[in-house]
Amino acid sequence: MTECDLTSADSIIEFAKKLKYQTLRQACGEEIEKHGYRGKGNFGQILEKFYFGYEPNSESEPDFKEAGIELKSSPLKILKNGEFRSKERLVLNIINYLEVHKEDFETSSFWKKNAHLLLVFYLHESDQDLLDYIIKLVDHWHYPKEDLKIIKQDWEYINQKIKDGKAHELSEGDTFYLGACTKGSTALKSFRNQPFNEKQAKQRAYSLKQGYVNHIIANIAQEETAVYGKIIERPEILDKVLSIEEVVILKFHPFYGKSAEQIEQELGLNINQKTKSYFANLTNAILGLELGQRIEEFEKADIQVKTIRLKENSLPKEDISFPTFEYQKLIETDWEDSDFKNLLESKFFFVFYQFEGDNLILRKVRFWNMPHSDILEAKKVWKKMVKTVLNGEIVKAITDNGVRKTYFPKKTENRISHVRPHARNAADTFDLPIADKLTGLTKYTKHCFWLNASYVKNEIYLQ
DNA sequence: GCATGATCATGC
DNA sequence: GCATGATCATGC
Repeated sequence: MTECDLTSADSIIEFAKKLKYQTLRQACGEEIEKHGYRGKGNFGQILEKFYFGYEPNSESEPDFKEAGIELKSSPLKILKNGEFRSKERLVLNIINYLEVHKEDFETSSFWKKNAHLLLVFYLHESDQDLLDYIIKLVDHWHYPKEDLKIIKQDWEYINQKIKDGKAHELSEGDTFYLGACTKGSTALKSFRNQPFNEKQAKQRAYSLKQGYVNHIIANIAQEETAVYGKIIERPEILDKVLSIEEVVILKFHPFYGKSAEQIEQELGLNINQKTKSYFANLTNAILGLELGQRIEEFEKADIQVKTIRLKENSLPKEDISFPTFEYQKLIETDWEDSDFKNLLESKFFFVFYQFEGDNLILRKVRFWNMPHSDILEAKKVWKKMVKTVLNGEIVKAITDNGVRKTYFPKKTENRISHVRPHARNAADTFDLPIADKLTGLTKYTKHCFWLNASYVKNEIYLQ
């Protein structure tokens, strides 16, 4: 018996908040036993069935139909400083390619279902039964109006791509807060027909980006420690023809062709050129932020900001590095769930400076995400890397001066990406799941995937 | 001059 | 102690 009026939003929210600091076992243990629970189902299903006492609804209506509330549960991780972060993106309803192209945002299946969310965040512990996860945060969520404008633009971008017969080329990096993420990852059956192209498209769902969920969490937990600044102070600007991309690019335009030093002067800044965050500070200042503020819109959209210094021939001075990978994790994770794919599917913001002698001149900025066909090409690098580790064939040879030649994917083998060391020194290692056949090594220098400088020049800077 | 492997510097 | 951006060394 629920002590909750399932037709009243207030009643539902109030009842849900009683879950705080409890586990599912504590909150609905008896109910679960009565129904002969066998460990099947996910956190959300158990919550619906055994706490709220209803069977999951049809796909097109919100879970609590009369109250217009959609229930979502999602895992948290905890940082060293004790703050909560979302463990992943928040997956919403599946995109029905055959229907959505007929919809408008305001009457869309997405908006009907997800306008008002009830969120239950629990602390995920990999060694625990999900019945024992502790629920940390519970609250409902209405999108602030400035967020909603961006979400609507995102929704429309996704819809346009479907109308253009490009559902199979959708990518999370296409959009800002609302993404189109893959769902039903591994199975071949997760392919769907699309209305304007014979090619089948991977099944995808609307999702809130991990960064956006982090902001929801910070809001609910009311423990915002960082100082944020907004690029778009008056959301009305997005009612004009302007997208957030256009707003940002317009802010940079006046500084094209100027040196970093000139820009500093014109903005009346006094920042230390030696500091590591020099270019980040410059970028923030151009966007109108105070020193030390973090860019709210970029964080919500999981945008990777990369400042590139081009040589006089327009080739980036360096390849672009990504975080190091653990060999063990690499081989036990599918491509669909891999960190590398996740990275390549995110949105990037490139700021290009070019050397003129010792001066760095701002050339241009660009929002970018990797085209679908290139992601498939970069996947080959990942695949080869996995195979190399699985085979235990790491070191090809050792030169006279002790330098190791490896079997890792090289820059010359792939247009887009390669693998190179990224470590403190040779002793800075991760474990190898399979010992190297030649040397017997069971640990190896930390490596990461890199974007080739030539790719950045040809496919991002010159485009 | 570039590809590849190795390492450094800084900031949290 | 570690992540990240940056740079160095060697050999072809």
